[in-house]
Amino acid sequence: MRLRFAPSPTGYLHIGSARTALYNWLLARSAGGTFILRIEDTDRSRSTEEAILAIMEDLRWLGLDWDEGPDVGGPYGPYRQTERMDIYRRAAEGLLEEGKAYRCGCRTGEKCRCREGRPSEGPQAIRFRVEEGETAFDDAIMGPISFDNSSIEDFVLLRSDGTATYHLAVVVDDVSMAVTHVIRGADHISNTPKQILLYRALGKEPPVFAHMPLTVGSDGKPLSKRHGDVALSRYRELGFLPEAMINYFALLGWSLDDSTTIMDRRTLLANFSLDRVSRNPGNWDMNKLTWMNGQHIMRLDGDDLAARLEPFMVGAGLMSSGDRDSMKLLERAVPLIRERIKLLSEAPALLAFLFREVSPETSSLELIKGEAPLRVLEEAERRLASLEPFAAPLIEEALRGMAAEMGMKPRDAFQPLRLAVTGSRVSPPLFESMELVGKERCLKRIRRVRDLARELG
RNA sequence: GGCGCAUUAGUCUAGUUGGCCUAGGACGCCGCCCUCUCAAGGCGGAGAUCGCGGGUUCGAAUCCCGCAUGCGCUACCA
Repeated sequence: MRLRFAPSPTGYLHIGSARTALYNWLLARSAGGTFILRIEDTDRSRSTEEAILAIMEDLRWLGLDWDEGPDVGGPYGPYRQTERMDIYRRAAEGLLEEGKAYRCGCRTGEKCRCREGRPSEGPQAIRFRVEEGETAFDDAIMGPISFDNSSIEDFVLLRSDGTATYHLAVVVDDVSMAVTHVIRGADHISNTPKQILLYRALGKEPPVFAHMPLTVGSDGKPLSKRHGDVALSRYRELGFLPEAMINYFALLGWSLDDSTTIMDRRTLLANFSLDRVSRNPGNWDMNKLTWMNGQHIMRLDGDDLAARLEPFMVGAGLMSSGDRDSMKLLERAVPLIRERIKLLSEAPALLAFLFREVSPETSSLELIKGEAPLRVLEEAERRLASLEPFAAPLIEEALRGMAAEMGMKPRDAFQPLRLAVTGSRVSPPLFESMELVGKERCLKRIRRVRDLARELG
């Protein structure tokens, strides 16, 4: 079984394309087949080298590895269409000789007699001769589909400048690369009969075609920039995990059963099959993706999560790359936030108080106004000062005891302390946070806010 | 216009050969519980006459026909 992903490098990797890549990869890998990366850069004016690199990086990030491709080579190369132009030309000329194609120099849309062997003047393109009849195929996802050939025009194979069109290039490539299964977007359904005709003209059997439903925006329209982010790389920047992206992609148009939602790569590989792919277009739902990302974050083990968080902490200026002490602190803090973040990018804001000094957010100053908060701050400072070791369970014991003795509700007693230690009314759990901040810094922050509370009256 | 494909709650879907579906799960939404904040978690709730209209059948989300809507293709773009 040989499958390929064939992006055209005209820009970033689109999330829709990434999903197509995933389905191809899943089928190839789950069947022990071969996965090929082929670059469709026949549109020279729009294709760039940077885009090729970016697409490969995105695929690697998702964990979709390929056995053959432009960078790793392979027995069926080259894997870039611009390097295969002579192959296409030979194929077109072969068809010409067999009378299955003809030269035509007419402008598009113009009715012409070239088909009958009376080519017009000017630069000549090579057109495929579509014979009468019906072209049908059994789509692995959509089921049986058929077209009357009268609805298919004689399409161009080779442009008058000698370059191949998409139809010629894909078919020739898929034939010469021995591709057995083509999974692609449903927007290609109408292209399929042309390509099947080409396969037959070349004396080859068409591969298995599987057209997957398109991904659309929340309004049901094709996904575009105005729906939000469509570049896969943006999702990495936003703090999404590749595990979550893959899980979400997989479930957007496929299901394992009636209830399994969170799945890892292994489960996907063990269960993926074309016959459980849905036929309806799927709406891209950021909400669900984000929830799913949170689920995958919770399932990561601590050191792994810390490592993935590092670039975001560095980016926020909270630590420098590779700093051992900071990493240790981060690793200790991970259990406090793993259930509190849905995106990796949310961590810096939640953990900033561990890495730099803080002052209470101005919008929460009312928490320390009045007599009770002031007494809490004073009393907590006293009790914590003598605490040894400065560990969360002991801190909790001390502070709960304090609240009880003072006749205060835990909430009322702890919120002023939270504001003092973390600078915010929302934070990771207080006692554990205090332990990580450390005794000295904790006391310093409490004293400072105690003084502030006195000023506020 | 022609051709093709699709159509289960706001969203993703289960439903493979018609009866166990008084349509299951998940996101989101609402409420309660837990609780040091925020989350996470637990429990419960609202939300779908299975696009519409005809058939076939004792019985249809599941089969047939028509219609509507959406999307795709109809390029010397991919």
